[in-house]
Amino acid sequence: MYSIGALSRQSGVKVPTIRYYEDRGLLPEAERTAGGQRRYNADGLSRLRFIKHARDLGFSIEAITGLLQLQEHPDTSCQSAQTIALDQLTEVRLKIAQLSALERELARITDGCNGTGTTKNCYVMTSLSDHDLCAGDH
Amino acid sequence: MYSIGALSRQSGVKVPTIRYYEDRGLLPEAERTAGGQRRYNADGLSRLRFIKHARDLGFSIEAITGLLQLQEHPDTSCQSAQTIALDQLTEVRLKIAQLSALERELARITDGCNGTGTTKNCYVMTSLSDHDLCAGDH
DNA sequence: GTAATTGCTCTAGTCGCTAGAGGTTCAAGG
DNA sequence: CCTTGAACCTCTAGCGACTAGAGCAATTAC
Repeated sequence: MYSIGALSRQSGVKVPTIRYYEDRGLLPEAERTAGGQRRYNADGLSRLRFIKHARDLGFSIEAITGLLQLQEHPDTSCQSAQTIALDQLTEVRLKIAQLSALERELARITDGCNGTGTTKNCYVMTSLSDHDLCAGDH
Repeated sequence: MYSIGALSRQSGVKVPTIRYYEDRGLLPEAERTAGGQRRYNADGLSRLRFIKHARDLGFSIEAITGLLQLQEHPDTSCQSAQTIALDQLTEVRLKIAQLSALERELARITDGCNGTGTTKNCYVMTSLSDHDLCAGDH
């Protein structure tokens, strides 16, 4: 049996975050000692590791809730799980595309300024003032 | 003179967001009609457009506050402006790198699942359970 | 003159935590 | 057995950048 602190060390998830996950329903309500402290077993640890890994991959709490529900029905089709993961992949790719557009624009803007002029004529400042100076759309 | 709604239409910034920006000090306190409604002039519009453009490029409210302060001193060196923009560029590039790592991992995980099996043996699910199955770090 | 639209302030909610206050329980050492 | 100190408990509030809604006032168009 692990205390919440031990679970935290084993999983790399901070103590308040574990309580938060319980509160949000990702973790079942933990067993308690007579004094009211949470105690966990190996199942709790592996579930928490699953959650952490999914969070690290950018899944939302809601998506993880869905995945965990699937996990509790091991004999159903895994198509739903794949769908959730593919949705997440799509979102990540979209974000990368958006950020790449920003990167190009920021690089262009900062390149246009050598840092030696005054704010009034600064290419960074005028670019921000006038969207028409932008190359792509963002 | 624009009403807040007209300013919103001209700038593409929602009405409550404009009020929020005023509250946060990005926009000066607007002039008011006798009845207490906000009125804006062309200056207000261009300032708001500056803010929107910067937000679209991912600058934080704090960074924008800095840029706006620079804008009010047009004869000072533009190096500070360039620094703020370069910091933002660095952050964007970092985020892209992180997301790219996630993308690779998600693609690998979803590729390993053809959607025909059951949750129990699903590569998506086992990958999430066991971090050791991961290729890179994330 | 009246009705529809737009405006006002204020509070609370979003997401995924994080920080702190103020109090209780546990485990180890004497 | 008793004390000490670390770890635990609950609860509330805060982060960033908005967004939503209630309940009411002003403006505008006909």
